[in-house]
Amino acid sequence: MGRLNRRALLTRLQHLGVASRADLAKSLGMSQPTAGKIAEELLELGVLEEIDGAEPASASPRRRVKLGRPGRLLRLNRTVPRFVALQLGVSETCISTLCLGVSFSDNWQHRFKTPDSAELWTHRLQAIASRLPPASYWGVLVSVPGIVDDLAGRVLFSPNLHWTEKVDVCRLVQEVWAAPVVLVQEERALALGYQHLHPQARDFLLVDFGEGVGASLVVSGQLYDNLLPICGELGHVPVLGNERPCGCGARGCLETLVSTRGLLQSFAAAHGGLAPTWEIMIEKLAIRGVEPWLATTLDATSVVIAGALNVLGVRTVVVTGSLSDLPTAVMDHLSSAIRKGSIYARFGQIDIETAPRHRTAGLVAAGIDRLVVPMSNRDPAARGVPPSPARDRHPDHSRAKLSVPTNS
Amino acid sequence: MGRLNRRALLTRLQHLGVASRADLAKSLGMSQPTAGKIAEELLELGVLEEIDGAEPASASPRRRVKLGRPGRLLRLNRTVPRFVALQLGVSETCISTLCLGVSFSDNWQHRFKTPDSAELWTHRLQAIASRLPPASYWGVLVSVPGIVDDLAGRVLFSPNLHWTEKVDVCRLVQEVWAAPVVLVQEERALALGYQHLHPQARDFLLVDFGEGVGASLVVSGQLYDNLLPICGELGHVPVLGNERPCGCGARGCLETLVSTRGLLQSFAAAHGGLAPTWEIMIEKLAIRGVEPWLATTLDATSVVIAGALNVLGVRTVVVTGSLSDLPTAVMDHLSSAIRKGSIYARFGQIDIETAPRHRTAGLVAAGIDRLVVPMSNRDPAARGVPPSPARDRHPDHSRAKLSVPTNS
DNA sequence: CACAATACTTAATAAAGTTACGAAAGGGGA
DNA sequence: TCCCCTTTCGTAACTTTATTAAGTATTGTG
Repeated sequence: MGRLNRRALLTRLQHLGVASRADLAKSLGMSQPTAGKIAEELLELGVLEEIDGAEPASASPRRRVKLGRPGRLLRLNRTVPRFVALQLGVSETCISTLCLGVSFSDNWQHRFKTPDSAELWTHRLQAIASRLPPASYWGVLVSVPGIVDDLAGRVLFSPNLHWTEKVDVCRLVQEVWAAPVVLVQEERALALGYQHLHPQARDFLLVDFGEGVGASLVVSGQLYDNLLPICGELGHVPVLGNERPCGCGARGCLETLVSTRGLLQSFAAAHGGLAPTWEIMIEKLAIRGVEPWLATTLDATSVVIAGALNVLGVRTVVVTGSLSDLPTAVMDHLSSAIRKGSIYARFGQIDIETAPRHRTAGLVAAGIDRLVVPMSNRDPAARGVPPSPARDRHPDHSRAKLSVPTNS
Repeated sequence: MGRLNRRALLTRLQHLGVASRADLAKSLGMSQPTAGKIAEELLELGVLEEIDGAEPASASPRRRVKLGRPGRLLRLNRTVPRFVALQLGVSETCISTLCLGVSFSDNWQHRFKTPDSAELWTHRLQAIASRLPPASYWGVLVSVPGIVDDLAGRVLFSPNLHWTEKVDVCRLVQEVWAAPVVLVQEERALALGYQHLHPQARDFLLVDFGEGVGASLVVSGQLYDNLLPICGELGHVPVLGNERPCGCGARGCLETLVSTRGLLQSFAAAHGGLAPTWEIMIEKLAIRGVEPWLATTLDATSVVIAGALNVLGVRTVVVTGSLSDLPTAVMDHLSSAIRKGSIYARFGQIDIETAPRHRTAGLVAAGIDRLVVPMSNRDPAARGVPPSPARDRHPDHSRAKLSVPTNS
């Protein structure tokens, strides 16, 4: 069937959680036969599964007595783990096997401190792989910080984890698991994860604060993408007057102020002491409130975020990561500063909220997107997944097949 | 035929200028019959015209002697004016009638000083309309500054032309010309115009400096769009430390520094005199170079632009408007500052260029887009099942086959 | 004037979607 | 229990759109 409709159906089912063929058809506005055929195909492939368990009454409390033939409920397969998820964090690497129908909160099965070299890292992976159930996976999903060329599968630039730039991460992983590898920029995974849990959020900017600072954008329910493998790099916008050196090679990046390390450094500088731990800083801030150094930092952050909102035309900001650990006064200050700088706030409302990170959900969404129902078969290694006829995506204006249907 | 292919063909022809059916088919990667049928249809509607004049030899100098049957060349209709173009500027209103195949540079047939009220404005329009050839136009294309809800056809917010917010500009225009009205945000028109003249530019951020400051983004050859009627509002990003009041109601907007008025004001402040004219300031700057106040302003501007580049993942900046009037040292300073703040410059190249404004070309592009080959997917429930779109249950797609107001 | 090369058209075919209709699977009332 | 109602789901026939293949038209070249 058409890739587009197949994608749409799968995405919708991902959001609905559980639905019958008829539900899907209605909610997508496509005909029942079409939805039925797609569902059939995906069942065949093991992407979906049919559940006949009595529908929990609580799931549809307001629904009156159901007339007619009850639908056969479908959901994304939750019985067979299809993916290996890998979070390559600056300080920690986490691993888990995941089904397509992912559980909601992150729950890593294995984790270890990220070493400084590719060899050691692969070694640790190997050890863990041997302890995983021997299965043939559809793919390995890797969340990485920094700038990723996700088509080519290369880390181009990673200010906080430089060794990943020099090696072919995909190949390293494939030495451990012989399966297609999908690299996903950390913040993109987070945005997809947030979207998975909040299907009604169709336009938002997700900003993540942690060891680095990055953002990711969803417009009209679609992750903003670009041919250039760079996107949402809020952390490396310069702040006038700031001269701290950044891992990216420049001076004055926002990240040097609002990353966890940057905040600790500022705190220490303001109080003439050594850098405290994160917990101690939180404690002290809870007492002292938003001190001038912090206010300055937050204002700089807000300007960058407001700038992004003004340029992008988005009115919802989702903040994840370390900033939500801090006393509420901090987020309050930031929020009001963002509103002050955002032009939409002059005649509309800006929503700013904090949310936990949902990396695994995002990784699975990315994996489904790239491996299960790819728009274009840009992954030559794809095996055991739906056969999708060849078609180039952006063949540089030469032999683009813009026609939507057909081909086989 | 499919809207998508029809759009693609028209856009391509717009870029190529003149092409045969076979050229179009080849360049779009679609089959000749398809291209032929679409071309036929568009000829019928009067969108295209066939030219049989001898092809200028200079057009394809390197091309060796052409064998075979020569193609029948097509281009966008240039004989019948189909649109009225209207530039509602802060200080001046310009008017012209335009064909689909637009001439390249702006060439307004009528112009008058924009009055302070809707009544006076309509009155002037009426006077001009009576002097235009009586024809039935396909639409009136209006370039407006400020924030425009182009679907609803309302000006939501116009810091430098407040009276347009309170009136229904579309209705005003329709009282003069009984035709569909398309409102286009000024910078969007400029971006479309630039794209028309540089078809190879597929990703860029166009920043326009004038009485206001705004930007517009093209990604993958597509004007960035958003459900929120706001986009590219670079001018209203706050600059820390700046306290000048802005027409938008806030303080410290970038626009208060780099608009023509802002620059003049800063110049006057730096030299303790009255505000000079634009020409005098240029003259003096040519002698004195980039003075500290100007450097500060440019740095602030560069940070905002670099921020946009980092977030959007774009590596090309097109600057139009007043800033290119200033001595070259000014653009040089700005360019190098943008590069310094842009993360892509760490491992790639940032292109920054200045360009003249091409408003009419952009307006026509927008008009074609909205009136001649509409997507008709412009409904709030745009859920994206485009291929062979499942007709919505709510049959509000009455204008599905609208195409072009049939006359002739 | 045949022949090669290119442009365009027509006809048959394929893919993906649609509507239409009928069988399956319950619930509720006689 | 039987019958009717409602809804789900599958199959068949039709529609739209684009493709491939084959045929016709129009030029330059030997």
